[in-house]
Amino acid sequence: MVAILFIEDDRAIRESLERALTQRGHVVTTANDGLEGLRRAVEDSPELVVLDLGLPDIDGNDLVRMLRAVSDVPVIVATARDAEEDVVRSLDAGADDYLVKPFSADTLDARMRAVLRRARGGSADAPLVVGGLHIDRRAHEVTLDDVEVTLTRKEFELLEYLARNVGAVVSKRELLAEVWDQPYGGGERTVDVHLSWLRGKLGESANEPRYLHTVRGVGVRLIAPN
Amino acid sequence: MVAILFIEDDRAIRESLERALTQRGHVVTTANDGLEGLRRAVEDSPELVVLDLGLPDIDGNDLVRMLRAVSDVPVIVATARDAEEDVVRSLDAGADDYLVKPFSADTLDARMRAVLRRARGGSADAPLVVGGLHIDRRAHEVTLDDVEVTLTRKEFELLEYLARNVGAVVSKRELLAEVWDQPYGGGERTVDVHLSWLRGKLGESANEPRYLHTVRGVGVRLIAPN
DNA sequence: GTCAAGGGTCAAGACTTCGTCAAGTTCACA
DNA sequence: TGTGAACTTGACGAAGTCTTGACCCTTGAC
Repeated sequence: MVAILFIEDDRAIRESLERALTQRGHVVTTANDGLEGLRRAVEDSPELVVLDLGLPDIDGNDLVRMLRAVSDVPVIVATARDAEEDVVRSLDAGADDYLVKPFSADTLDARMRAVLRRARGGSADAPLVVGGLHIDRRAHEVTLDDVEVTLTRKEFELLEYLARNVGAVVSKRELLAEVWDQPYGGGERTVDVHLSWLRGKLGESANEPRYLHTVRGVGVRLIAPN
Repeated sequence: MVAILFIEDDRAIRESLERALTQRGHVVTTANDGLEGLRRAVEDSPELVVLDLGLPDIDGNDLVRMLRAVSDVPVIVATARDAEEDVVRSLDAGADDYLVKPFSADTLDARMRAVLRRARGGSADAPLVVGGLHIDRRAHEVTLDDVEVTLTRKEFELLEYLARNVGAVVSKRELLAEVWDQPYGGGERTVDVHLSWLRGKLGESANEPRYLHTVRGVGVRLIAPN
């Protein structure tokens, strides 16, 4: 379910991949030369551009540079096997990944996912830092004073949510709604238990809190110890 | 207590959420199409806009852009599950967060808090200042002349209510209704006791008041000492 | 001066909330 | 499909918080 712009001059390839991608639920627009591609990239603001390096009107690498100049949309370049050395230059120009022709729709789909995962992570997944606590959302990794802390999924999500709202008291209700996707109360003990585990792994207790402070009757908050 | 503009064309959803949000103490205005929404956003200057992406008259993303053009009010977009791909674009267009329908009032409430918290420290949680008294609603923390004062939940809520109505005499009736959610009198001693505790923690007594002044037969008021 | 009403404080105990445990269930992966 | 890790749930004790009624003091009316 991704809006893709596919710039490719070979009509057979274009149509077959357009069909395959559409079938997978993506929204595909196509362009058969570089200028049209550039125009559509601006007008349609796609989430991803797939670009053939061997276009008739514009050098592929130049096009990558132009795309980069007008937006930060991720770009995957496709190249014929006998032009593989071009790939390095287009990656330098700012492409995010490349594919060697011929490639299957499956391969493209997988690469797309990977690229989008990385791209979306851009600013939204910037690491969170609270005191000696580093939360790397991309790698799903937490370190406390440079020592890795192994967290389970829920523990991580809980900590992440608290870190995103660092300093603020967050109610259990809110945590249930946001971390547990459980909008209708109940199960508040679950939050307590996870908090307890989290405290254990962060080397603190409820009586001697450093990062995780309970505000009785209100919620919890994460703060950097003084 | 947040002033919300809710733009939604489905009457059932609009009315049920309006009710739920009002019940939570928010002030809600509604609009059933994009144009009216835009007008109200300008006229009423709400603190938050919740916007359905599938409006009949204007494309949701365009509306987000227009809202962004006329004010910096935070915007949460709501979308049907089968239109989730629109979300990325509306976030690009400047929306602050999104919700997938159907969502509960709890979820919306939580997201609102989070968004407001992020947007300029959160207008809903803006600190209250009365003389040397600082009430940080976000952190649920009170300082008096830069010294932290530890308050229980009710004490905090009581002080917060008085601070929101600084200078005004507030009756016990009103306090019972607003702070204790007990609209039909009774238990007025409870208010007295809490006021007494509050005075103790603020380092004053009923005879030598500084912030909390009793007005016999009427109520109490919070004022900054001269 | 006396009295009634309102307000302040105290102490007891009812009631909440939280942290932890242990048992049960679900989930993911081999 | 079996197994272990992860998660949920209810129980329980401990601690904290709130409510209540009693008692006393202050205030203002008569």
